[in-house]
Amino acid sequence: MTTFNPNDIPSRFDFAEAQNRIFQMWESGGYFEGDPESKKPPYTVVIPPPNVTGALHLGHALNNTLQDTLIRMKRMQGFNALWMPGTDHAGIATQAVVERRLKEDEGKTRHDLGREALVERIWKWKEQYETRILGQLKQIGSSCDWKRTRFTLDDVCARAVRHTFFDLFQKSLIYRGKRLVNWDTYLQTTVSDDEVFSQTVKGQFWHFKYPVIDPKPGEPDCVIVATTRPETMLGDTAVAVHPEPDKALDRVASELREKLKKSSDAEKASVEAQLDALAARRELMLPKLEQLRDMASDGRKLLLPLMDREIPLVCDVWAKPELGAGCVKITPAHDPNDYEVAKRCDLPMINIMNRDGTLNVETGVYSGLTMKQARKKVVEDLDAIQLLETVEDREIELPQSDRSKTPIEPYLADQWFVAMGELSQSAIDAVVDGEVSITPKRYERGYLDWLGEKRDWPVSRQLWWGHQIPVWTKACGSEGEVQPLIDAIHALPGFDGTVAAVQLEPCEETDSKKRANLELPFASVHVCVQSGCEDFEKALEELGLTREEDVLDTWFSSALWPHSTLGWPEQTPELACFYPTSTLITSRDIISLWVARMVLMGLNNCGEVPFEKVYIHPKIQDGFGETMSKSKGNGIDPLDVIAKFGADALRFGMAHLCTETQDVRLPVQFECPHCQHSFDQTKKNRILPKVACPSCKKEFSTQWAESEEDKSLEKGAVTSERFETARNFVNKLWNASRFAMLNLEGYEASPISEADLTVEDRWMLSRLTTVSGNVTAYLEDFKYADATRELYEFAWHQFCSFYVEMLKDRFADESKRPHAQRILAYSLDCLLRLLHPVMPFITEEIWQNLANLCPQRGWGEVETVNRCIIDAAWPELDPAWRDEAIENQFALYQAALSDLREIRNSQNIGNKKKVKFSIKCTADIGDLLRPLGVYFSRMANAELIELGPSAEAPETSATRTTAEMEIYVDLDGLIDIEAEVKRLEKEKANLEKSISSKQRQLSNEKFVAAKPDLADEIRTSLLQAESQLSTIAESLQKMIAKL
RNA sequence: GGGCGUUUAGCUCAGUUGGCUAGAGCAUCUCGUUUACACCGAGAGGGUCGGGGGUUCGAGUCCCUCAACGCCCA
Repeated sequence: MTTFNPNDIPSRFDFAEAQNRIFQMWESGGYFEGDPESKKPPYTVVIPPPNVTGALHLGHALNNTLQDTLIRMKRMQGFNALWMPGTDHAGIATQAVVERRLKEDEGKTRHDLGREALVERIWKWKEQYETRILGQLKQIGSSCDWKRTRFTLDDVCARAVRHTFFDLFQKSLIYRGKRLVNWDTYLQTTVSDDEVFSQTVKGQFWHFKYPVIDPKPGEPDCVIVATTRPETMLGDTAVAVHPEPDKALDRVASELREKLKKSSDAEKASVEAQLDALAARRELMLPKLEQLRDMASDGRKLLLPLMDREIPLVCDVWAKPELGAGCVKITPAHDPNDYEVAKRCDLPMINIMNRDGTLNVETGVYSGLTMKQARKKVVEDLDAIQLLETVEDREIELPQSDRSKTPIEPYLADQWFVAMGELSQSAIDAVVDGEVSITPKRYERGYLDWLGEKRDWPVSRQLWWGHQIPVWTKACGSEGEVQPLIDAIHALPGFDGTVAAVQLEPCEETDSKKRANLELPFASVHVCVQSGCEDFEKALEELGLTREEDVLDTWFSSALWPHSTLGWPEQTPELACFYPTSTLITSRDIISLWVARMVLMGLNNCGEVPFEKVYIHPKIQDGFGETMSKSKGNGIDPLDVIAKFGADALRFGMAHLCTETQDVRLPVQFECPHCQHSFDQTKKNRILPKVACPSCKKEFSTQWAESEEDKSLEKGAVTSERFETARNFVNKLWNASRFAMLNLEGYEASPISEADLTVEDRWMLSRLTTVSGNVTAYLEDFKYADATRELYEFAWHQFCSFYVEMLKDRFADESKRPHAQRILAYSLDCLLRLLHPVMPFITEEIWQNLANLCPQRGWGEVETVNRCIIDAAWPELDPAWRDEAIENQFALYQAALSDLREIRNSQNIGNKKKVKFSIKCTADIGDLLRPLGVYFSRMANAELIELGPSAEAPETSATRTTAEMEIYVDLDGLIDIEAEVKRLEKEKANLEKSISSKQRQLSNEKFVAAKPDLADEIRTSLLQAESQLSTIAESLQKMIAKL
């Protein structure tokens, strides 16, 4: 082993070299590992598992920095800390990326490949990206227990998923039902809401007449409905009218009047015209609308043309009296709004579409036509029987599939649901009762509102990548088939309630003729099978049952994450020790999708909430206030930031911007790879494949580079200069430590008696006590920005700028040196510990270097320090060391010093020129300042000549005042009178402003009566200000005389 | 449409229960290489706290209202 020589320490921290080395040391040393057998109290955090779709972005960097900071502090505080890592299979997102790749690279669809081969491909993709993601997390410094890394689709998680599904199925909390989905008729699959985009196209609005059956005298013989999709009329099951047309019209009118008040002159005419039209319409239509409403209440029926089906006239608020004829046709199986109406009014839902988008047998003669063909024919046929009223041109919103670019059809499909009633309530109670707390508290509301709706959770997804639903189904054509089948299942070898559960789903269509027509079964028998019963599954298949093809919503497995990762349903030591976990740190967009579901699943499966605290951190936007994303080109790769600034700077920067607001802005820059010049990203240049550097004019490529030519250019990094502050801070800490180590030669550990502590030592101890207390409290409360601000201010402007500077004089004095060394080592040690959770790498590096010189530290008691800072004890200083009197004493010194420096600057006196000065103050204050007087020389190259009540201003001097002191700098032969006059005048003006404001307050009788203590304080400070003013006025007069 | 949030210096943000001349970092300007650090040191300039109204002795802070921007849910 080579001997450590502080002189070899470079003046910059080589983070690139150190990070990997240090991380490996931690990992191989087992420092990240949680021990289920430990006697220490547990502290657990589960990572929000990143999706395996791609690389991590800055939001992940923020999220994981915050978790790591917390877990590192807890580890140092003596907890048995476990940070559980892993990744999410992210069903739709991942399958979509792989499918897109397949299409682009090989021109194939998933159907060309088949289920097994596609899933295999996705696994390969997952392996590749998971490695990359975990690598990124490690680069950030994440101290996860990596040996425990889980994946939401691995065997352990799969068992938990299956167990949960089985449990819910058995409790009848899982059931199969119908739901409208977005159907892509080209790909023959459902697509999620966020994969649907709307396009405005030119279309027509057709008005049809539906005859009324047996109208009473005075009633119309038909009603008029309008639609943009005539062919859907084949599936109509009702026509709706508004239950309170007058009130509805009133509301529309009052909304228009409100709008009129607010609208500009230009808009007024149009709004007024609308109001007039509405009034006219009311006059003309209201009686008719009310009549229709009465007819509906009276149970009048209509005859659906072409289909000759009787359909009811119903009352529902979905009908808009202000539009068209005021009636709306209801097609429950093919329109989301109509679907809601059907549920409210208990209407039948008729599916008229085959999976390929053609019309099914329900539509009779139209069966087999495409939607487009059917539209033409329906319109022609209605026209032929004089039921087509009018046609108008109109722009319509057409939903399209983002994947196939073909129109989306709303389609009623079989879906599995989780019944949310009881489950939601348990999760509501957990937060209301305070078992789970959400910080910031404002996010509770969204959580509670969402759960309060208690909408059943549709969990099936028509995908191949995910947990396949463990249900085997057989459709029974007749009633007679059902019981024998159930009996046969019960008679299967190994059947009992722990292995399989049976549910019977009767067909919604009760008319046996229609069922036969539509090839619908009488009922479906569903069997849910536990994991590990492959023989039983086979037996079911032999009975003719087939396995459900759909997979589960990816959030189903995510909801189990806090306990599935710990081995549930096995009662593992890990589960016993680390569940419930302590804190969850995540971002607000998945509070309902993920957080709420974890709470209810945790309660259902384990009987305990999954975590005590939830912290919701801000979201990062770019300089334009837009969300960062790869598709916009404004996304920052954390690795680019780490490469340029180092992981510690990334982390410090992240924590530093983590305030209580919900968004933070981070302006984004390109960095030229040729000359390292940084310049702002704009909305224009961020989408270019190559960009020219404005400084060196050379071009570099971006993430958009596709052509060979562009790709051959060097790639420019995308970062943010907002990390510079943090990088500079890292450098400052490095060099302060370097200075310390350069001065620790001959260090010997031994206790210092309290009496030997100097004023500045006491000050440093007091500050350390305050700062460590504050930082601890801030981090416990998730106030990361406050914690880092406090550390930054303390380390830079107190520790470095004052304490270390003062120690320089003491190092120069052999007799004071050993004492100074011990106290410096001690305070640096303490500072490093406080910074470690946020800046783990540099603090570890300095810690180990420092250990070479002073392995034993402490000023009162001496102890040998741990080998690594990662498991060193968190500073807990005796609050008795907090000394306000000493801090005030120091403040006096700092005030005098800054006046001296200001005089030097305003008088333009070079640093090398020594000045002499005096301070006039009370004897008490003089006594306080005296011990620090010697440091004016080092800090301002100024010699204190006189201190106390008898100090006088020299003939030619600059004067400054503070509340407690008057400071005179002897400027014989140096003075710039004009500058001094200017400065004094300004000072005078400031004081006058301050005095008059104080006088105003004191002359306010109500104020003095209400706040006597505060008034006293102001009175005192007024006296001081007046005295300052007279001193300044006097000096000013003297100066003016010299002009 | 409903909910949440933001608006303070050129930029990014602090500002606790209302109280003395509203703070920081970056940027700008001036001066400076002094036994760690130019990724440094010292100092300066820069704000009618989004607009309007109210409560109060007193409002960046509390209430109402308007506006702009952002996010989530429908």
